[in-house]
Amino acid sequence: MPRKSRTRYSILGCLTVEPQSGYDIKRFLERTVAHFWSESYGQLYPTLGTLEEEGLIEGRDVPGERGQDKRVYAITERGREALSGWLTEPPEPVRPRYEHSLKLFFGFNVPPAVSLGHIEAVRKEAAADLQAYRDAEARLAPKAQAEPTSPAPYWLAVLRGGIRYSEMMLEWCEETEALLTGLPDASQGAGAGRAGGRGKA
Amino acid sequence: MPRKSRTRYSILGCLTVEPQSGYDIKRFLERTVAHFWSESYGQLYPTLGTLEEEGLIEGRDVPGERGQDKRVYAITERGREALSGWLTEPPEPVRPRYEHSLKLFFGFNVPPAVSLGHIEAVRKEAAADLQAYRDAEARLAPKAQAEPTSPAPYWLAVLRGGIRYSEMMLEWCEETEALLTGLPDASQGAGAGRAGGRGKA
DNA sequence: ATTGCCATGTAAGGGGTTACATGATTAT
DNA sequence: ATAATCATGTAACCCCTTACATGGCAAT
Repeated sequence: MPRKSRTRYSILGCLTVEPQSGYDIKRFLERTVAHFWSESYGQLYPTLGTLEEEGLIEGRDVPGERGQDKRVYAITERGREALSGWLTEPPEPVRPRYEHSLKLFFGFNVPPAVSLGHIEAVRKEAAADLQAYRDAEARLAPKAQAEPTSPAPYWLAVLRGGIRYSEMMLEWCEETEALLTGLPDASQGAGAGRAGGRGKA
Repeated sequence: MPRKSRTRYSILGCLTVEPQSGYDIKRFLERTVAHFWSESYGQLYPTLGTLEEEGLIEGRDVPGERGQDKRVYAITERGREALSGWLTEPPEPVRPRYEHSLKLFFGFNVPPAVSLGHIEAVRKEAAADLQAYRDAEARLAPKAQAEPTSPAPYWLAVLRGGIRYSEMMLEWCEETEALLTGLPDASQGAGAGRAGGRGKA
């Protein structure tokens, strides 16, 4: 048994912002929390059906802005209760699998240039993210000050985390590039890489 | 179709350090990369069988230190090639799902004390992690200096990332506690939380 | 005796992604 | 025409976790 689905709650959360269709929810998530959360249609639409059956959300057909119908869902009182319950439970410690870190951990099996190349990609991504986050911060920070009962303070807190994370990654990339640059190629020569191979990180 | 399995490569990577049994690999991962990678027995043992069939590893039965047999696997030349190939490919951008961030993002639906409680837990965890990382750093840093062809420099790079991450989290927790402390309870009262609910983070 | 560690597995089952299918509208 | 966006879904597939099963040895 894998962990319980959290798609239900991400949907409920989105619907506390405003009533939305499945398509709207996907776009909302992509515009706001894409860097730490995402939902696929394959999860989204079936879950919307389940939530409606359970009475946690209510859908109604609304003529779309371009002639096409859309099914817009609103959260119900029971839905709010379910969401509150989940939000109140302590977050389960996620044990993520960072492919990037794993590749670096085993990087001594390939020339240092390989790891350096990957880090350069990470650095560029962090720099781009940071720029985007800073732009968003400029828009969100005033609102968080002016409207303390809106979602804005919470969204700003999450955003500040993204900013700090990106800044930290930029610094770490520079440090690591310095650490790996000039390192001999430990992957060449049979068994050469295993000198002092024991140890504890 | 989900993403391709990376269990194969984490096993191969472990076996470049030294020949190990399935049980050894599990313990090795837990002692070294637990905070960003893990394998369950349910994945580990079947994958060991597959890798051996494919000729990427070779197992042999070894009498255990306490009378019991263990099956110790060593990576083959073809295994090294497969690992190198994977290590060289650019890491796929992982889109992790941070339950903690999502709960904070929707935290305006519950009293601020709830989010503050979660953040306090995160802070404690980060502090404990940081202590453990610093201890490990004290052991690993000299080795990384002294043995540049060993895995140590790479393991130190990863470890430095953990240290920077934990430090960053500690700072972010303090900042966020300041931001959320004293915030009015936006979750009370029907519809009160939806003032100014539009926006872009 | 019983707990704990060493050691190897299997079974079940859900969560989530990817790819496919469909179709309307709008812009180039 | 053709591409892009809006919009809703289904099908396949598998990765991974959890839980269970088994058993030997060591220590209390």
